Amino acid sequence: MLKEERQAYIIHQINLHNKVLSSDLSVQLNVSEDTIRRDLNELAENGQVIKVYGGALSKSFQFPFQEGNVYAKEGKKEIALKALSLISSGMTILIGGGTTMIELARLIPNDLQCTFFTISPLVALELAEKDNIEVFLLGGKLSRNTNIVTGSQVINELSDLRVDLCLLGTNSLSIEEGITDSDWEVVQIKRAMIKCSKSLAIMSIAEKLNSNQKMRVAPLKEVSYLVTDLEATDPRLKDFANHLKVI
Amino acid sequence: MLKEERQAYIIHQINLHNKVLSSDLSVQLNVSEDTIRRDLNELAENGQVIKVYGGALSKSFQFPFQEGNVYAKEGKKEIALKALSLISSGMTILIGGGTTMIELARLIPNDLQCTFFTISPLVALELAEKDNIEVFLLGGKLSRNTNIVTGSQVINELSDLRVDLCLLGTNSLSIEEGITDSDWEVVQIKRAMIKCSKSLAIMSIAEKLNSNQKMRVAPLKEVSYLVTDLEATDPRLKDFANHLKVI
DNA sequence: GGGATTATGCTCACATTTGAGGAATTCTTC
DNA sequence: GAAGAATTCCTCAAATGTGAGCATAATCCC
Repeated sequence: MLKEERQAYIIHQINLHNKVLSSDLSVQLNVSEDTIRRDLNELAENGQVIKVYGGALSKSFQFPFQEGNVYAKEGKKEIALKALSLISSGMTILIGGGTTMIELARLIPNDLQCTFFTISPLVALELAEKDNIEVFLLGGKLSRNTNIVTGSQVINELSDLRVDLCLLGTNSLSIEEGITDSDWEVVQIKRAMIKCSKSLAIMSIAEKLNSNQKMRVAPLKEVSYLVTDLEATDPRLKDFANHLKVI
Repeated sequence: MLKEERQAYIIHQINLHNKVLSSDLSVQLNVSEDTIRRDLNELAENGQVIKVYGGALSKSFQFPFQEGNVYAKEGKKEIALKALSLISSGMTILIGGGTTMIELARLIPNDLQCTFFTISPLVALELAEKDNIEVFLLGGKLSRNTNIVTGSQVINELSDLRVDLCLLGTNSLSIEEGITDSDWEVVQIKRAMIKCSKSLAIMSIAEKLNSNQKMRVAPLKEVSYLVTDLEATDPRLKDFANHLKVI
């Protein structure tokens, strides 16, 4: 049997079942596992499959997320980068939704070893790309506009949780009112998230500071860290720096 | 024997078998392998065959190359379209993961009014685009490779659920063994999903029929509908049609 | 016929593929 | 987190395939 035939067979099997085991293929094709491994390595080099321990996976299972035109993307990436400094191996982290969080998820180094809980399927999928991250997605009703899970079930699950750090984006943050939001569902979720975390980091572009919305989520004193796209020493952040750690 | 005759014979053999071995041809045509190799080189230069180590392949033998290209996408879309006929307004539906399900989610008409439960964040996000669909995403550990939530928590949530229809893809389906799979986690989840549904539809491209994997998920009698890319009257489906409704 | 062209087979040095043994790595499980 | 199992990587050796050069034979053309 020609090498190419064998590889075509492998591709076919992967397309069919989304994955293959080297050991299975070795039996099916009647060649040594080494040979299969060499085939898999070749196919992986050509980008036709994804090699994993023990076999290979279909490439189409990886989901390429289209880079949309996200508002203030650079600023958000900068925030995400700074927020990384709050995370270290071994931590259990609760993370919200939103584009900033997706950026953060993307920037997480592959060797970081953490457990993440999230209410955002998008963030979850992004985190799942990392080898050493465990991702738990909370279940509930998926809210159409925000793409996060909401509802009493989520609140319920959160009440059983206890995490080291909660990372939240926000629509508005001010000295007087603290975190505010305009969506009742979201407010409920955020409150529950904050409640089960030892510390809270708010990630927000500077523009959103010193603005208020209809509903209060939490007062400023609940916030441990504020991560913005400004220098930590920026005068615009001085008032906040009196109450919490600005990064 | 003339060179042209020989080459014509080679082409013929390749069209017949999609491949040839230099050693075989050398015997069949009673010439040295060198001659065969020279022939193959010529034919390859003219683009009539693809030369590989040890022989040659048919030109039509090209790998399913370009990435992001979901295997058998058209077939899957067709399946998804047919499966739509099982869904009507007011139903509560439990839906699995996989590319076929994503296709189905995409094809759901915007005015359909249903409640969906799913274990796949990708399917959930796709469904969330529809105005009149309520989407509940079950919570649990996100499995890296399959992009579905797994674990005891999911099983637990499923045990509280009662839905009209369960839509599942499968890796293998056969008359004798029913639904089989190779991943223990996935088997557990599928079992739980089947258990809480009044009826079960299996969506699968015909290729996956009559194959078996290591672990049994459910016997064939649990399956109410089989949706494939073949005509419902196709003889290959006849055996299945005796046990369930083929669509 | 004789020279040129082409096809074929042979030898030989070299390249590719494969399997096997053993070390190194990764995963599992307690 | 340490032992043990499974998997992978590395290297070597054997088998097999390849291309180049050369000799020989067949064919063609004048």
